[in-house]
Amino acid sequence: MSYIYKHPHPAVTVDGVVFGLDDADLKLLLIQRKVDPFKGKWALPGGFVQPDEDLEAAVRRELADETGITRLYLEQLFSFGDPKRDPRERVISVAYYALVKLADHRLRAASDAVDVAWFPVAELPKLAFDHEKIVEVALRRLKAKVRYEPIGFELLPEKFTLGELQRLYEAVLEQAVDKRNFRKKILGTELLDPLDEYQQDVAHRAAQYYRFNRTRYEQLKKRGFNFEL
Amino acid sequence: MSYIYKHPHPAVTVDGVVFGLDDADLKLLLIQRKVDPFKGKWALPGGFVQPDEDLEAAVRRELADETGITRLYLEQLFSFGDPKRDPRERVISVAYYALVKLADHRLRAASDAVDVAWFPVAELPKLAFDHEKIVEVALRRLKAKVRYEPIGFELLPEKFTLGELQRLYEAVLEQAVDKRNFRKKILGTELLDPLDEYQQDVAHRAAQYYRFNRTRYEQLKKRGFNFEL
DNA sequence: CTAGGTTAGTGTAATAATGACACTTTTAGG
DNA sequence: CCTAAAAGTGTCATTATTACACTAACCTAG
Repeated sequence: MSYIYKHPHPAVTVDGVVFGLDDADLKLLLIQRKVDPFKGKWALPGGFVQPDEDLEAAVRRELADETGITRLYLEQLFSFGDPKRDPRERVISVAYYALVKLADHRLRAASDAVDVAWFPVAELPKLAFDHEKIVEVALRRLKAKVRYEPIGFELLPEKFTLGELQRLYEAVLEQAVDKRNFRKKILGTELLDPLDEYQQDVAHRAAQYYRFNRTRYEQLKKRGFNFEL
Repeated sequence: MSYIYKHPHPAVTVDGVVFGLDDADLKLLLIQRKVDPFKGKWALPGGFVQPDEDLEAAVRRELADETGITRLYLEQLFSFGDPKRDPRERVISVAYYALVKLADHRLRAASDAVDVAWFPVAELPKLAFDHEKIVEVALRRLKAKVRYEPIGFELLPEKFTLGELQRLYEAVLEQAVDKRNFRKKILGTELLDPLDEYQQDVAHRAAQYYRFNRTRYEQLKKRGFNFEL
C-alpha cells in the first residue's frame, strides 16, 4: 500500500520532552533507539502522526506505547522543521513537553524491548537527531513557565511538604531560594491547603503536608489573579 | 508528476498573523481567497512548505509573495493540527506571528490580483479555516509578550514619541496607562535614546523623538536584566 | 492678536512587594 | 543524652508601584 500526492508532503512526527522530579533532581525520560538511523542512541519518545489523529493525541499515544506513561501535563513546545534534521526524508516534528509525577511512574519497566530510562537533565547522553536542541528549548520554557504558572505541582505527588516544593523550584530554576521568603510567598497565594498530616519516621522534625487547590486557582485566575514566584 | 510514500503524510502549511500599528489602532493583515475552499473569504496569508525550505523561510516567502511585506519581526506561534481543520485533506499548519512597521508598508498594493487589506483587530471579518482561532492565540501571545520583551518597538518607526509608544501599549493591552508612571518606567530602563528632534507642525506642544537602543538591550539582557512593563 | 483646543512634560507621597538575615523545634539514631 | 538534619518562624530596610493635577507649547479659528 502506498500514498500518492500531487505535491510533496513532509512527514510529521511528534516528540515528547517528559520531565519528572526525583527528590531534588530534575529528570528527563529517554528511549534507546533500536533501529537506524541513530540505532543505539538515546532519543526523545515520539513518532509519526496518524492521518486522523490530533497532534496532542499522537504524543499521548506514543508516550503510552513507548514508555507506559499515561497521566501527564502536556503542552505544545515548538515545531522543528529544519529540512536536514532527519537524514531519511523531510520530517517536521511538533515537540511537546510534559510533566509527570515521577513517583507514580518509578521503575516502570520498558514496554516492548525498548530501553527506557530517566536521566538527570544535567547528565544527558548524546541524543539522536536534533533532540538536544529540543531539550534545550524545553528546559528554557519550563524555567520561564514555572515562575508565572503553578505547573510545578504537576511534578509532585498530591501531598507534599513545603520543603519538597522548594527543592522542586531550586531544581528547575537551578538556583537557591530563601526558605522564609519562599514560604511567605507561596502561602500568600492561598493556593495551598494545609493538611492535618505530617511526615512519619523522618530523622528530623516532621513536616506538614499540603495540597495544591486547583479549583481555587481557576477561580482566582478568572478574577485576574496572577501567579508569580 | 506525483509523490509516493509508504505511509500517509499530511500536508504542511505555514500561516502568518501579521500585526501593524495604525496610530492607535492595532491592525491585522488579511488576504481574500480567490479559490475554493472558502473562496471570497478573508484569511491569513500563508501556504505550503516547500520540500527543502525551512519553516520560517516559508512564511517569509509567502508573506512576500502574497502581501509584498518583507521586513518584519517573526516568531513561531503554535502548530494547529486538528484533522478536520482543512476540508480537503489533512493539513497541519505552523503559525507564525509578525510585527511590522506599518508606516513602511502603508497602502502597499496587492501583488497579483489578490486582495490584501489591513483590518482593525476589533473589527475582523469572518475568516476561513480555523484562522479565527489562530488569530486569537496570536493576540493572547502578543499581549503577554509585549510586557516582558521590548517587541513593541517593532511596530513603530525608528523615531517615535513617548505618546506614540504609550498609545501602542494601550492598543495592544486594551487598557489605559498612567502617563507619568509609564514615562518613569520606560525611561528608567535606559533603553530609549532621546533625540535632538521634535515634532513639527503639530497643533500642540511638540513632542521629543526617541529611538530604541537595541544594542544596549542586548548588552543588558546578557547581564541578566529583565524588561518588564 | 487672543482665546480655546490639544498633547507634552513633570514630582511627590502613600502603600505594597521584595530581599536579607538567625535562631528554636522536633525527631531518629548512635 | 548528644548529635545531625530539616522544619518552622518575623522583622526591618530597600525598592517598586500606584494614584494623582497642573503648566508649557503650539496651532487654529474668530
